[in-house]
Amino acid sequence: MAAVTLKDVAERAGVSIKTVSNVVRDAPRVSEATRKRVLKAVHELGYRPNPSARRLRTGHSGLIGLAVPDLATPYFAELAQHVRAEAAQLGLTVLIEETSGDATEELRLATGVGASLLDGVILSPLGVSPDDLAAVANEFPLVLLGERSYARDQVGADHVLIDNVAAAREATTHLAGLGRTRIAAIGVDRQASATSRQRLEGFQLALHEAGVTYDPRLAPSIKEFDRRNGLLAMRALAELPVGVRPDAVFCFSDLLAAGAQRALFEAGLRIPDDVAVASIDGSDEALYSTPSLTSVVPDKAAIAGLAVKCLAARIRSDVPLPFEVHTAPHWLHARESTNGGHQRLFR
Amino acid sequence: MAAVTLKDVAERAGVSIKTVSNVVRDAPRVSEATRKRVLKAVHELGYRPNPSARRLRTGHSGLIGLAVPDLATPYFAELAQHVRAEAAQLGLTVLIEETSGDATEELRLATGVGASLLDGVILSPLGVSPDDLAAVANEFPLVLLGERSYARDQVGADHVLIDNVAAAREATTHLAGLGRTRIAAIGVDRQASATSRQRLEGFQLALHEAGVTYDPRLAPSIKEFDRRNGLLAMRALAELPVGVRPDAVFCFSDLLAAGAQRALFEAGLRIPDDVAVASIDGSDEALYSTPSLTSVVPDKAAIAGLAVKCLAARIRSDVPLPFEVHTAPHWLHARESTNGGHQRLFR
DNA sequence: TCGATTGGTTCCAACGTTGTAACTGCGAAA
DNA sequence: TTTCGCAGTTACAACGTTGGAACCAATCGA
Repeated sequence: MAAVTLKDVAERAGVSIKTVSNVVRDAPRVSEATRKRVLKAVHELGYRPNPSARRLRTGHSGLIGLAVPDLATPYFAELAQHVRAEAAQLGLTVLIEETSGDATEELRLATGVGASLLDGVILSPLGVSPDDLAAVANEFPLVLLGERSYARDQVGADHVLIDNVAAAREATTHLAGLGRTRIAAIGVDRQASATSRQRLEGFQLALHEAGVTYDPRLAPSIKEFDRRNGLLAMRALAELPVGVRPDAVFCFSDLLAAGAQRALFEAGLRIPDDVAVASIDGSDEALYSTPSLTSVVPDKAAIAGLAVKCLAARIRSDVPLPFEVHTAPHWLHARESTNGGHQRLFR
Repeated sequence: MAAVTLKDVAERAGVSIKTVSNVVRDAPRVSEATRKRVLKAVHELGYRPNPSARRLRTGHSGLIGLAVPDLATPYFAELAQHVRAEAAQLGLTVLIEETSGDATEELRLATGVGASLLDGVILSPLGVSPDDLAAVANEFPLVLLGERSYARDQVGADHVLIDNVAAAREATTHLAGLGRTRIAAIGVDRQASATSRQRLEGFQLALHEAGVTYDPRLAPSIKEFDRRNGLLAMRALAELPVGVRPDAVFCFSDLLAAGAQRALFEAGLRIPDDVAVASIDGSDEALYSTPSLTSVVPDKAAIAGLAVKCLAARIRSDVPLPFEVHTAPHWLHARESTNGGHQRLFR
């Protein structure tokens, strides 16, 4: 309401508005005496710069956007926390948006709200086409999370990702290493999103290496990466005739795995004795589930760090930078859903 | 980058800047012919109003903040989705912030970023004192989520909440109705947050009504409302000597219950046969856990709707409105963790 | 002693928008 | 014919901030 402005501070300190501005921006050429006097007034009045005015004048707001398909997905929620932490270190504030995987919404965020309010956007795309994004990335700082869906030499924007093929391969190899031969995959996307395609590729690769033949009946299509789809897919798999029914399942996300675990529970099948379960995401929820879930854990802190730093560099620079692709590490955490037995968390 | 401004549109349409402004704001006194011509230019150039400039001039940005302690808590993530949906209907954009329950951070959000960038804030307070918030609420649109911590006639800000005492009472009564007599509570907060105190009150009330004496050993203090604290608290309870060990537990949040379920699993105790479990939050995670979790489900859509509408009204009004307290409904969903047996989700 | 240099500060204009007031026609009332 | 009213439009100033240039002392070298 009664917002304190530079003018108020200037009057109190007995200097000009511009001098106060110089002080708060840490500009050089301010004498120590003046600086102290101004800072005192700033403190007394509780002055805070007006971001709107600042942005209007400089073109920078110190705000960046993070757009994810779904905030209630533990993976994205945890990622958002890391992004916020990284951004805070650079003095940036994060505006979190939810796209529902809607292409229009994803684009609107990058062009609409983005261009006029935010300095840049970190986007986890789901529905939007690479071409559209590339067009935007050329005129607005944009970092994409997750695997890109076009060829390696056609990078049209900055990317931060994990090696999805390798991650899926490791998880599947782990399942095969238990001696399982009827390994199912839950997460083949009807819209064939890039992430889904690459995880399927890693899955098939691992099967091939293990000498297990790929059975399409064990890789049903799903609509969304949520618990409900995981449950329904697993239920259908569990009802397959003996001999076809899987003895292991690799889920493309922890949420799908949570649904699958539930379906197995309802069907009276034991994990991992009857069906071993592995997935990708490494959310806290997976660690605490019963049994705890074997999962490939992407280094979320690294992803967030790379994305924020990359975006910040692009924002700061006024010359067009070449687009970069950063890969963050991941690790397989083997837990009860494949090992069996009871582990004791924390001691 | 090359942002389109009113000036560009005005030149293209052959009218003054102000006329374009009038058109895009739907101001009266614009002839139909002019309006059409201007809208055509707007569309052709892809003009989007600059929120910073608009906010600077009018004092309104169309942005509201939602500040929650922790985004990775399913309850808050789900609530955020509802808030976003409600706000979108009113043409408002939501900036989601995470406070970690830190009092300084909570206040900074309301005064700092808030006052100069946002039109108003919906805050789920955890650490900040009511007095500080009341002071802020008087000069900045603020709606608080969750129970207030001061007397009924001292309302210093708008509130949207559920009846925590009643909710806790219903859950506990449900446990007592199973014939359980050694009922534990997990969620007594070391900092004695308002929510925690009220849930404890409802818990004790229900025990009294059921003729069960309250045993402080069964209501340990915890530090945070997360899975880890739930696990550690339940583990300690499970290790109590026979005769003292609980046969039921009421957790103050789904996250605590998830940890408690894990601890019971590790201890080899069956749910609900050995220990029945109930909680508050009604997150999706609780529905899918094994066994599914009996929980009191607050009407999150109602909470979000009331909060957003209340905040919007306060933003629009230039006269100080009286502070209001809105109560959203809640329901007890009894599931496997108290009923036993297997239910089949979806059909 | 004078001009040049430097540190420190101030003045001016501009960012894109909108509220207020002023201006233009034009038809209706006097 | 003059005047009034009104719909439709425009000019101007201001929101709070900052980049650039101008300004003013004091100090320096010659």
